[in-house]
Amino acid sequence: MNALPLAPRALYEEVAESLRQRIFSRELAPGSWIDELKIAEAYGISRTPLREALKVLAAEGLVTMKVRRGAYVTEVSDQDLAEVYHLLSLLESDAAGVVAARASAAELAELQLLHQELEAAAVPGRQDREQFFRINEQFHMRLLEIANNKWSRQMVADLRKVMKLNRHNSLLKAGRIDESLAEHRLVMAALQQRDGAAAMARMQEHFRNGLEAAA
Amino acid sequence: MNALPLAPRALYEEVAESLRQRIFSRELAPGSWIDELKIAEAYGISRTPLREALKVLAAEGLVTMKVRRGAYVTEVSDQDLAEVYHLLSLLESDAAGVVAARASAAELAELQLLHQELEAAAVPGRQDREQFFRINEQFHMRLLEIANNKWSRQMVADLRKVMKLNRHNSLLKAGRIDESLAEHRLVMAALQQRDGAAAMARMQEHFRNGLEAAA
DNA sequence: ATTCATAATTATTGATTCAGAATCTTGGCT
DNA sequence: AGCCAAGATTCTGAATCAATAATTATGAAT
Repeated sequence: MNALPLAPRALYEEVAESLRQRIFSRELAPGSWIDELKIAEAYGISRTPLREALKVLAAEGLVTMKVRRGAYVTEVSDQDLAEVYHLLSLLESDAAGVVAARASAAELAELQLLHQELEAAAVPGRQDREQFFRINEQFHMRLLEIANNKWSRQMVADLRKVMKLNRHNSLLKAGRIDESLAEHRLVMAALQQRDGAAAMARMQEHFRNGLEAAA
Repeated sequence: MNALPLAPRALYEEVAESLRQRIFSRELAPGSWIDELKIAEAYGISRTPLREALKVLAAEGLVTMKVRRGAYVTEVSDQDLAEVYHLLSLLESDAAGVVAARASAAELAELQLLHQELEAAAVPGRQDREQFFRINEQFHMRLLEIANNKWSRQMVADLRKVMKLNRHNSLLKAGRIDESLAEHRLVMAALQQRDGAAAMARMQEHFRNGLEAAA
């Protein structure tokens, strides 16, 4: 029945990943209660690995555990979203500054390549929104990896997951693609010129606009 | 038998917190394998809640799980410490800027009071290091609370735990108390003057000096 | 008669125990 | 000496038991 005995991941990992997807796709709506019995039944597994998966998601902030009341999909208020954007702006602009100052030529080229893929996915008339968002995510996370602060990288990864919970997620709005791409272009240019201050400023603008589009 | 039925936290939470402390105190050495059987036995609990706690710690990055080989304590290097300081500097200086701009007079007075307690605990000849350390922590966390970003507050709280695991924790060095106090004085003055830029700069200096003292 | 309080029932989470699978170790054989 | 196999150890998952919160039903008082 299972598709991949090739990748020997633990069952709770598989379940956690599956639940993440179902949460992001709104199949499990924010605020809704997660029925352990039903889910376990549906997956054909016992409650033990499911409960472990839920603990992981709780640590990521995707679900909140209430004592003796089980797990609920986290609800993200507008206030929360603003706070998350503020933090992402802070962390990612800092990362941009670090990258501008310390990235190797090869690493910058790697980012440039990702940016070009982003441009390709945004070509008018042939826009692939799904693809755009995927590459966009890759670009941002690769930037964090190059900045080389694993705690920061982990936090940004978690915050980005939380951000995706909000229904007004600006990344889902088709109209934002062109603007977003233009902002990315400015960030990339600043990185190529190794202008740390500019890279930080452009990244902050990128998030400020993103939040406005979400509000 | 249990000490606190007052705080109705889940068992796995209690265990996770206890393990965190034991990891930070080096009782569980970095790189060492965590014997589920032995730990569960020692706590007088079964392995299930322990395993849930380990999953949480794994998500936090404190332990790493190897498939079919159990949990290992993550090694925290000097590099990690530098990264943590960098992040704390970023997050707390940002908070200082926000507080300078938006805190109420009452909130500023509250911080001022904490600062005075800090001064009192650092009086030459009558220095109470333990007390100084405690109030210092209170001041920093209260600042974060006033800045009113719960995600940021949570992250700083976690990072401060990681920072405390360092043997050469600069906050524990007697020689640092006077300098630390002087830096705090500058931060507080900037806050009182509602000078956001200065508050951020002074806070950044505070952390830069702290890292140097630890290295 | 209606409403509120209280008690019993049910449903769900939390925890222990048990069974199965994979890895490492030890001993024997070629 | 090297390799293979059998045993032991340990992780992973499932089933079971216990405790607690939610719900429903019952009864009394206004």
